[in-house]
Order: sequence, then C-alpha cells, then structure tokens
Amino acid sequence: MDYDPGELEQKWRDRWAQTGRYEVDPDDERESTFVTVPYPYPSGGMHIGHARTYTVPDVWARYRRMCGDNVMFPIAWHVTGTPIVGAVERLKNGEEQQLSVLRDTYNVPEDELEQLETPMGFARYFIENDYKEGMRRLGLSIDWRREFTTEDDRYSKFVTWQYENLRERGLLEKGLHPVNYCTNEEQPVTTHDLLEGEDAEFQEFTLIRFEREGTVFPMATLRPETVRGVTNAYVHPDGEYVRALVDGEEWVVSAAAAAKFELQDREVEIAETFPGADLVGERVENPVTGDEVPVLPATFVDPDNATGVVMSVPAHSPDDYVALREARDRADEIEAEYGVDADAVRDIEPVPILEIDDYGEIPARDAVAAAGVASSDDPELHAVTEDLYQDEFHGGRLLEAYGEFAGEVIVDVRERFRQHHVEAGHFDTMHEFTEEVICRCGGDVEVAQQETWFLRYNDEGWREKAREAVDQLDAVPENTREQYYDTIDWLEEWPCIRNYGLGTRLPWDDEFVIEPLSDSTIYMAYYTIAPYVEDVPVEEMDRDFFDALFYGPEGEDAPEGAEVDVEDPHPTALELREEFDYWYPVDVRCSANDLIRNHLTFYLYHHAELFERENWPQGITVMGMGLLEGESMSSSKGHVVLPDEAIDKYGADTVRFFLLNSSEPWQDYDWRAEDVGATRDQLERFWNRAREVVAYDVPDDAEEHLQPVDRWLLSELQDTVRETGQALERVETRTASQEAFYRFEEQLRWYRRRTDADRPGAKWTLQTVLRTRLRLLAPFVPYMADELHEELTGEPAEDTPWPEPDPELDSPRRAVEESLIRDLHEDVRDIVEVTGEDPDVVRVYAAADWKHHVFEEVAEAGADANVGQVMGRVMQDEDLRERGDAVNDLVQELIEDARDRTEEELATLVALDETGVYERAAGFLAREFDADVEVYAEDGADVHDPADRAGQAVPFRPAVHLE
RNA sequence: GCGAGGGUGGCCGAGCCUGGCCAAAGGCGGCGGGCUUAAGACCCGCUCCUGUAGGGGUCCAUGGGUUCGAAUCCCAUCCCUCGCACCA
Repeated sequence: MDYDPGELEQKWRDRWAQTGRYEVDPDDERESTFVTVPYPYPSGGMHIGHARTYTVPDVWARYRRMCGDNVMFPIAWHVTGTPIVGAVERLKNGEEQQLSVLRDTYNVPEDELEQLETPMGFARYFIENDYKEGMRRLGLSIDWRREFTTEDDRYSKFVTWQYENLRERGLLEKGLHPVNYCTNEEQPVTTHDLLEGEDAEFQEFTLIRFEREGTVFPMATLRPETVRGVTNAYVHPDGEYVRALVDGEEWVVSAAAAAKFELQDREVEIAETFPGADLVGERVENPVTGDEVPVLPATFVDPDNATGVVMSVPAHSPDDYVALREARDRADEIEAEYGVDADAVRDIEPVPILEIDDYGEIPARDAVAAAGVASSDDPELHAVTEDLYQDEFHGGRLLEAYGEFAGEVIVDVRERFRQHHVEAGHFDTMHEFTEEVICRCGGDVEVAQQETWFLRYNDEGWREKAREAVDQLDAVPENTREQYYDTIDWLEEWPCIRNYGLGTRLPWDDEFVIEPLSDSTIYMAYYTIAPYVEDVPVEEMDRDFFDALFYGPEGEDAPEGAEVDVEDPHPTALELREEFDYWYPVDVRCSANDLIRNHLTFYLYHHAELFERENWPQGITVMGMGLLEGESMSSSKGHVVLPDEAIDKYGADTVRFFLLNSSEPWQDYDWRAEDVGATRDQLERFWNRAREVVAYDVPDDAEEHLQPVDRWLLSELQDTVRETGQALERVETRTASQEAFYRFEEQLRWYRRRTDADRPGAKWTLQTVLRTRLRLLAPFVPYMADELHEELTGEPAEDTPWPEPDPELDSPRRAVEESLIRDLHEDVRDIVEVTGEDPDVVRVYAAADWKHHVFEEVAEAGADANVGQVMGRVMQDEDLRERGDAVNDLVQELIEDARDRTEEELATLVALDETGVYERAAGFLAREFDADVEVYAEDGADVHDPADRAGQAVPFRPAVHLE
C-alpha cells in the first residue's frame, strides 16, 4: 500500500469520532490533565498559523494520554467585542477588501455570503465550516462536547458571576478614561473603525497655566520641567482662538482646543472668538517663576494640535531656538505688523534649565550648530530636536533654581515635578493623539474622556497575589517568567467595558459590554461544566449557583475574604462541583507570546483572586509567530496558507510534523513550501520502510540470535526513548521529534550498512525498534503511527503506554565498540580520499599490550589526571620504564584523549578486547572498501607490517596501512 | 528610550546555561557517483582554505578581556526582531 494520507487519515478520523475517543469524564483511577489554548476568534478563517497554535497543545495532550493521564483538551469560540461586528458591517457595505478576503482568501462560496450578514451568522459560518473542519482534519484530540461560544446565555451568567464577585471584592472602579471619539458620529469608536491613525497613541500633555489678569493661557508641553526656560509664547496669527469659560475659569485657547476640552469632561462656554493676531504682544505670567513673557506670532503653530498656544524654550528645544533666531531677525517686521516692541523681541535670550554632558550652556544652540541647521524649514531640524530631547531626558540634570528637584536627572524627576505643580495649581492636563486620526465615516476622531469601569490591576494586594501565581507557575520557556512580573508591575487600571459589541452586559449597567480580554480570564473553568449545564434554566444560574459550584455551599474552597454561604444549593451545581474539582487547575495553557502583556497575565490575576491556590494555573507555554516563505502572514493580502489546502496537498501528519519539528513552540517558524514538501517525502520514506518491517516474518527464536550490532541499535534506542521523553516534558516538540525521527534515522542508516538486515535477529531488532518509535512519534503523526502500529501489533499506538527505557537493553559496551568501528571506517576513508588510491589490502594494527597498560593507568587516574601523576605510577613498571620517552609521549596523548571521555566510557574501554572488535568488523570493512582486510595486534606473533606502521598504533586509535 | 529576544558556514537552524569530544549536529540547496531503459524516489561521497596517510590553517556580528584553552564566560560597540496597551 502506497502512502496515501488522504484515505488513511479519513479512516482514523472516522474511528475517533465514532468511538468518542477524546471525550473524557472524571476518572478517579487516573490523574487528570487539563490542556487549553485560547479559544479562536472566528472573525475570519483559520490559517496555518492557527494550525500550529492548536497542534502544540494536542501533542502535549496525546503525550500525557499515553503516559496514562486522563487528558481533557477542549475548545470554544470567542466572539466578544467588535471585530466580528465590524467584519459584518464591512461585508454589508460591500467593501471590496472584505469581500476579497472572504471570497478569495477563505473561499466562502458566493451563495453563503448572505448568511454571514449577522454577527453570529458570520461567526457560525467560520466555526462550522472552517475552524471545526480544520481542527478535525488536523487530528486534534478535542473533546467536542465541551464547545460553547461567548455569546451563549449560560456563559454570560458565568461572566456575570465573575464580575459581581470582583466588584464586591473592590477590584472594579469607576473613573474617567480616554477613548477614541468620532466627532462626526458623536460616539466612541474602535481601532477597527478607523480610516487613518490606527497606530496613534494617546499622549498626556501637561498644561502650564500661564496667566494674565486672571485669564489662563494654558500651554501644552510634554516636557513640563522646562517651565523655567520659557522665554515667550507663540500663537498662529491667522488661527481661530477663543476666550471661554472652562470649568468656571476664563481660558484663552484655540477654538479646536476648546472643543477638545469639552470632550475631555470639562465645562466649556465660549465667550468670544478672534484671530491669533489679537493675542500677539500680550504678556503672560509664568506660574512657576512669576516672570512675564511676550506672546509672539508664528505660522508654524498648529491651532488644531493641543491648545494652540505654544511655549518656547529656546535653550533646550532646537525648534524653538531656530524659531527665536528667526523672530529676532524679523523683529522690525513684527513690530510693524503687530506693534510689538522690536527691541523686546531682540532682547529675548535662551534660559537654560539643566546641565548635560557633551553640550554647552545652551544645548539647543550646540545641537543646531553641530547639525548645521540653517532655518526652520530644514528637514534635519526634526531629528536634531528628537535627539536632544532624548539626551536631555536621560542625561540632563536640573539646575539650582529647581530647589528640591535640583541636580536630578529628568527621567527620574519629571513625573514628580509635574505632580508637585499639578497639586500646586500651576499645571493641568489634556490628552491628544500622536497623529491625526480619521474615522471610516470621514469624521475627525479626538480623545474624549468617558466614564468607564476599570479592573484595578494596579491594586497592590491583587498584584501581590498575581506575583505569587507567577512564582509557582511552570513558565515555558523559563525566560518568560520575568515578563510576567514585568507586566504585573507595569499594568495600571484596565478599562473592562465597551459601549458596544458582542458579549456579556455589565451586570449593573446594561448599557455596557464587558470587553473581550476581560471576559476571557477564567473561562477554562467553564469547560469543566459546559456539556452539563444545557438543562439548567438560564435564570437559575445565579450567583449562588456558581458560588456553590466553585466554592462549595459553605465556601470551603473560597478564596480569602470571600463570604459564601449558599442556603439551598442547586443540586446540579453540587454535581458539577465534582467535575470542576476533578479537572481544575489547568495544567498547561499554550498561547502566543504576545499575549503575555495582556491576556496571560490577566489570566493569572483573575485566577489568583478568584480561586484558591490549588486551582491556580500550573503551566503556561508561549508560542512564537509564524512566517510564510519568510514573510509575515496577512489574510487581507491573501498571503496565507489554509490548513485545508495544506492537508489536501501534504496530509495532516506532514503538516503537523513540519509545524512541530521546524522549531520549538516558542520560537518563530517559517512555512516554506519547499521544506514542507521535503518533510512529506521523509515521512513517506519512513512509511515505506516501516511497511517492509511490518511485513517481516520473524521466527520465534529470533531474539536468541542477536548480534553485537543489534545490541548496539537497541542500546541507541534506549537513549532515544530517554531523550524524547525528557524533551516532551519540557514541551520541546522540535527536540523530541528530531530525536525520535531524524536522529534515529541516522542510526538506522548506519545499521543497514553495517549488517545483513535479512537475518532473523535483525528483523526482530527492526520490529522492536519500529514499535517503540511509532509510540514516540504517535503524538506528532498520530494517523501514521496508529495505522502502522496497529498493523504491527493489532493495537493503535495511542492506546499503548509511552515507552520507558529498558535498562536491560542499555549497552555502553556496544556503543563504545560501534564508535570504534565508525572511527576506523572514517580514518580509512580519509586516507583513501587524501591519497586518491583504491586499496587492495587494508591492514589494521591495534596497539600493543604495553600501550594498553598505560591506558589502564590513565583511566584509573581518572578524568582530571595530570601527566606527572600518571608517569609516576607508570614508571613503577620495569617493562614500561625501559621504554622511556615513548611512554612519556603516550601518556600525554592518552590523557588528552581520556579527558574527553566519561568514567564509564573509560572503564568500558579498559575492559574491551580491541583487536577482537576490529576482527569482527573486518567483513564489513572489506565490503565497504572492496579490499582484503587484515587485522593484527601491533605486538602479535603473526604481524605483517611491510610499511612499518604498526608502531603508530595508540589504544583505540589503530594504525592503518593501505596497499 | 524602556522591556524582551536575537546576530553561527549558500539558506534554514542546533550548539552557548554546565569553556576543551566544535570545522561546529541536522535539514534544504548545490556538485559527483551508484541504482535505473529513463525521470523521480532511494543509497553513497563531497560542499571554508589547504594537503598524494588519517594532517595543518582560518572561522561562529565587531573590538577588547578572562583562561593553559572561548562560538560558548565578562566588558564595550554595531545591527536586527517583537512589545510599550485599551486592538483581539
């Protein structure tokens, strides 16, 4: 039978489905293992990147199952939030790109498109036709009874329980939060709704409250510490400015700024509108220094950005320095046009506020001079400004005038300084984007402040629990542990609700929806009960229901500080409690490494808070990113490979094997068609060989006729079993599959070359080896392994126990012998190659007895022997003493050699009959080199040594003569 | 800038923690040979330089250092990737 994965795999899929092979229930006889992966978000189809994400946990699941565990690997569907809603919108609007993704990338048939026009219709389509199909074909060992979507009513009740709990525990907080707000649609919008500025970030500007006669001229800056260096202000003379009552105070800002303040939760009442020119010449008072500075005109001021009133710090901002230089040059014009005293302009001097190495008193002047910037139009200027800002931020120290803040480096002091002056009423705050943001509707998007509920991830008590959860976590790879700690320190409050989208409503305010990252923190617990809650009426799944389920009716398993006392526990809740108890905690969660910054850390936070310590996550394995032919995948560009197509072309085993073997789970991998094709060829080769081995007719007494080379191969097999198991324990799928497959293939290649594989002993050996390897490979290529194993033994590989190394079959002696033969073979080959001669006779001379005596002494002295020590002992022997220098040289050489060997190897070598090993290999060498092979002992009676080479022999490095 | 991870032979990629067995695994590609009517598959060899006896030289981003000995440890520099949030 030729290798036909299509047919073969279908057969096993059917069998798994019919027998419910991966459906699991609690079993007190067996240990539970619970493996999860983030539920897919079906806002589009599945591509090969997803395939790997789900195959890694599958390998682990299959491995643990063979180790005897009762393994649950469930899946569900995440539909919360706006991406699906947005995708449907774009489809309904007939957007070309969206249609192309659906039709061309994911092959949605034309007549199915209509059913995608509702969010759940859209999700269902991809769940049923795409994800589930792909997962089944990949051979994922999922318990399908446990699936659900995050739109299910019962799941919502579970989320509701969680949020009521968190609120009660004081971990939710209401507050203002910056959001993207479309000024045209007059509502908050998401990143997906944006036409431009998707990468824009919120920036927090400090407003310096310059004043004049009770009127505030707020100047926005990102460098509040430069307040003492302000020499003047700028406004755009043609810009539209207003005088307005802001939160009861009179402020002067640009008209655009006034609108923003209104969005940012300030009361704004516009009193008067006028051009910026009207402000020129006014003098405003610095709230920190009390100095008065003039307002000057400048066309580079953007009234749409921040407040439209800009403060100038020429000593430290190259931009401002150049602008000031130009203003002074134009002083007379300014006087003529705006009536500002020209001398007053010319008198403005930069005021330094900090010291920094490698710059003079006025850093901006130096930076401008060094870069040769001539005017404000110079494109260099921007870069010069950036550089100086950077240098000053990390290297600048505040001058004396800063009092308690003096001498401190900006990076350390800025926030404290800012805070100090905010409290003193000198500074204020506003938010602004880093770039222009436009909504898909064409409207301008601004930062608005909105009332929102937050998860208080910066709560010290909660943080501490989260850190403890990290302490006891098995983080794979280990170097991710630090990233979790880091994320915990860095997280602030997390806004956990949205204005719209799918999902669970905030229990106490149904205007809001709990957002996707916040509704997916502890849902793994829901898998344990999902198949059994169908019959429970939704309304009965209340607070008490879940309290009783997760915490016990008396709250016996409740976390600290929770008071649970369920009067009349729901009987189903009590039953399900056993399910939960059996399966929880989650043993391994596999997830993309970019989720450490949010989801995975949230997952730890919420478990740490809501469950007792025994139910905290046990392990997290993070996964790398996928590339396609060296470039990142993109469904919108059609640069993807669909699992379906890949499986059609190569078979699921090949797809799995490639994805798991090309890199470790946490490393990035690259799907290259050429390499996948090669993998497929290799598996086919394996299949063909295995079929031959399966077909062997092995006599019953074959095992009694094993030769040393068979013993050697069986010994190697034990190493492979050990290495593969150890690698899988560390979730190193690449190492494990390399060991079980490629590394052992190499041994087999040598074995086939070395010996006659038609011997009964060889056949027995090869079948034994195949049986073990099929088990080792079963987690990776389950279809092929099950099929071949069943043909060989009558049982699928996955139903047999994971192989244990058999000490009976370990043979250090055979390993050492075989390596000597390999070395000799290689030496002869080298000589043949270098000399370019084809020998008729190969003579091999094993070292003389006295040399072996020396070796014994060296071996006895151990790995860290030194020459003098060994010489001392060797010289006790009269026979050796007579040989003088020759012994000395040999000792040195052998000590070098011995240092590279283990004690065990040395002991094995000492006990070895070297000449005998070569004699047994003579037939093999004769075949290999098509020559007569003569083996002698250097000091043997019959030694024939025409070229006088025998003397070169060293123990375990025989002399060779070719003729 | 901050945080994390990297830079190895034509390419991919092991090795680095625990220094010596490292000219550095394996795969891919390339070259040569075998098998074959032939192609593919398969098998063998070569694939840094050099050498007609198993050897020698140079090499693991760059420059220093530690050490008897460094791809591996330390320092500095250069370069690359990812993240820096409210997007799942």
